[in-house]
Amino acid sequence: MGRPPCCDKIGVKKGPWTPEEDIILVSYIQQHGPGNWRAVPTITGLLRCSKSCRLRWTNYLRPGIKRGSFTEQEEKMIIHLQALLGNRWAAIASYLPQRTDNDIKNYWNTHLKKKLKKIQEGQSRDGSSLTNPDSVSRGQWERRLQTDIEMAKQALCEALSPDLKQPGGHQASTYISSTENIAKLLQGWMRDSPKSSGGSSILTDEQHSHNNKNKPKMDYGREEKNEMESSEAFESLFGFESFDSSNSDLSQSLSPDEASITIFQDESKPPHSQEPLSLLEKWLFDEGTGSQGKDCFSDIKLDENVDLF
DNA sequence: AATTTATGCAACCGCCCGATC
DNA sequence: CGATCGGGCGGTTGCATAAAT
Repeated sequence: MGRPPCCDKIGVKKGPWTPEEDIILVSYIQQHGPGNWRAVPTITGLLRCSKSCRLRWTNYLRPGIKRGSFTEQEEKMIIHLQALLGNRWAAIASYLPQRTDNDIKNYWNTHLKKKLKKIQEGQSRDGSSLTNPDSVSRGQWERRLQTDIEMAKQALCEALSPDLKQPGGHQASTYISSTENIAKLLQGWMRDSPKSSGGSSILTDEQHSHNNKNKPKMDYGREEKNEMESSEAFESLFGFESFDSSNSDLSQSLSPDEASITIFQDESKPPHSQEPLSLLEKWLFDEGTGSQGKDCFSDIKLDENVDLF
């Protein structure tokens, strides 16, 4: 026979996660590692469905998640990958390991769709003929492919070299561990609460604004009675000194799944692009590849990768 | 200042596929 | 070999906040 049911859905809590639940979940994962989600509610006593636990971990608590606004480069990469892969957000997210598929999906739906619409409206107003995908010459296709590979290479390069600084030079500071995620959320929440007026110097602007935005949504605001216990419990569990070591350990010991960058796997076969890309392509080509400089995969040749498709 | 509308995003839902029994 | 489950994925919803009126 099969396995017992995942969760009976009776007495399963829904809605925003509280800091306490986050702490319990992170604490469990620190001990047992991610996986075996079915056992999580039972072992931790969380009144959550296993799916909910997994989702919370992968979308919010997982180490290495970059939060806050997307950089222009990320934006272009998403647009390009979306044109290439369609709405396969998990595949797209694999090129941006520090972003979750949910994040990318949300960003696409809320920002990029509109942006593209505008661009395409402008395109049709200009009277420029829309590119028929079928008529894209082989040369153009190969050029696009080469760009895709360059972008993927860079994403992989950045993912594998956390110390590598982006042109902006401040990216590394935005990579934080799961424990840091929660600790800072908690601290930000506490400091941003109506009672407190002091600045939260420990937070970056991104994180700060994020905390401001999510404070009530996270439902943390309704857990005031526990705020001190939570943060104290949390700090005792994951003191900041331990973050650095545990963080690097964690990120380095990530399973291939977690740290994976699936470059041109089977699932990433380029579907026939349905989207006219002439202006868009120009935009992407101009800035996406022009200023990237030499990357650590510069020895990878297009010809070698074509076989992968 | 009060109300309405738009926006952003965390979380849920339902489906699919591979694994397990 | 079929039934069932776990995990992953994409689409959608619900709600808090921001912006507009």
